[in-house]
Amino acid sequence: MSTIYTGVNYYNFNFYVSKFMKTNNPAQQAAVTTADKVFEKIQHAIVEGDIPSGSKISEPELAKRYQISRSTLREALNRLEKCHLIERKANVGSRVVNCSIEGLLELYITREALEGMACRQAAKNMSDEEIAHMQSMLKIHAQTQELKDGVAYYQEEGNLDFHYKVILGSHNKQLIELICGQLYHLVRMYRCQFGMYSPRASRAFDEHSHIIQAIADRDGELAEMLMRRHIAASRKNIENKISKEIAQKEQTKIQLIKS
Amino acid sequence: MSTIYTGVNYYNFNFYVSKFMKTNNPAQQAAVTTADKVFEKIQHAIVEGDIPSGSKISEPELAKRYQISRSTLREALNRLEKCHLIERKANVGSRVVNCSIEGLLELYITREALEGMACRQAAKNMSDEEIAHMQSMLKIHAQTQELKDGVAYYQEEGNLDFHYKVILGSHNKQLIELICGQLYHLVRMYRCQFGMYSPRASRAFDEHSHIIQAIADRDGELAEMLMRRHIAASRKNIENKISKEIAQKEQTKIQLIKS
DNA sequence: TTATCCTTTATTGTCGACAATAATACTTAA
DNA sequence: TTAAGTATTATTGTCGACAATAAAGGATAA
Repeated sequence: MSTIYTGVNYYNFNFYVSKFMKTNNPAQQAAVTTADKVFEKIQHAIVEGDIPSGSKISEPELAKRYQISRSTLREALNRLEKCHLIERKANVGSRVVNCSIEGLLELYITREALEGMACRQAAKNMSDEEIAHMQSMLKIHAQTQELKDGVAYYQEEGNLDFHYKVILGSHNKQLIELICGQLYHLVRMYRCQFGMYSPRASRAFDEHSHIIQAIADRDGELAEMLMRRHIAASRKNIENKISKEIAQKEQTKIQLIKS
Repeated sequence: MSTIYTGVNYYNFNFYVSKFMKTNNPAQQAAVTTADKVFEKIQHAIVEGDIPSGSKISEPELAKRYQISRSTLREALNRLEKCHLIERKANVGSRVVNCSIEGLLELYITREALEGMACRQAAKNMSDEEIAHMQSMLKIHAQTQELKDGVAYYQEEGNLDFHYKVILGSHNKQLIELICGQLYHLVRMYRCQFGMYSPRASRAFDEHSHIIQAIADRDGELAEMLMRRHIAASRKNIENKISKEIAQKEQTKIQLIKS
């Protein structure tokens, strides 16, 4: 599978997102200890697929590669497990999570539930200043989009920025921790590995506008509904793309058999 | 704050729930390693308040108490952090989470979102056999309720049983892991520490029936709505109780001033 | 007396070694 | 030749000791 926007530099994009996460993700505090730093490095490697999904993790090998002891590595592995990037079995070992289509769709379902509710709470709990700030942010994104039309990662920046602001706006620590601290690492992993960069740029922008409007109107019910549709639309978009790809492969097979 | 049903033996209840969790919680696999066993013990202690909420955790002290090394204890602490029972700061240490009213309400909001969605997915994905099994389960609960009317923990057993079955019925690993593996430990902790045992026994039973009916009808939209109302009702019930308690305290203060 | 700086002390983070478990390869018997 | 059982090997779990960091207490100067 390849990216939609062919002009995008893959590594620049991930570098940007990584920088963005560090400075903007409130659920991930600064890495002070070496275990933290190694955690971030491995996280990066897993998200980008440098350590392939589904592969077994060898503690001695990784410890050697990052020049740390196994204890410290295990500390890092615990954090990775916390954000669902690896899975551990007692006396057997760790594996990087398997990126499957089912897993991706399950992730979207979960996001729909959590971010929908976060959006409802944001409509209830965001301060007027926060809302004003979001509105001005969206205006900047609109201009940026006009200037750099079609360049995906500016749009992606806007997309991440928007979703984070809404989640934080819920003022609900539980939701913030679950979504920003845990789910979004997986979201990024799927984006990188399946190469799907929000292929609905302009429509997504409109949807963002409407959601902010609902929040500004303090209409929590509408805000939740719009956010859920926004995420569900992405999910359905992927479902379509997948089924098309499958159909295309079938077609190729048939042609091969014929010829 | 005290329990609603005064006849209930507090410790028996928790013993039962603990046994139930071990055998029925699919997100928590059998404890084979000593770190796992200690994790379960400390988890138990935190949930029941033996280690008070908000208190600082001393690694050397706990390691000595459970007769294990600090490394093993730290492994256990990592699991506790994973299910949000303790919070860690680099170079400072761990604290048991603080049970606050805000935290409880935030937890209910999160449950409403996640279990609502799980219920919708259950209506879509549960097999006919699973649904039939749930219906028969509810019948048993109805009889038990008639026999042991007013005895809370049988009802609570039914309550837990019901919610677990629905969540598992979603067939969504992400949702199951988040709710059963993480949130429900916190839920139990709040139940123990605030002493609130679903004080809406008979009404809750009716609500369960309606939810199962919606699932059996494969009406995901209705099923989600009913589950959300079911949880929201519990939340509002608590909000009312809290505000009443506050009002009562104010009243007492006024009387004290007068006299 | 108070505030700041330094020293001391306790706690957390990291390390390498050993023990226990699981996977692998090999041997033996049917 | 295959299957079962056993021995070997590699990996994970656990331990105690040391290093680094932060909190606590005391000393000095304003």
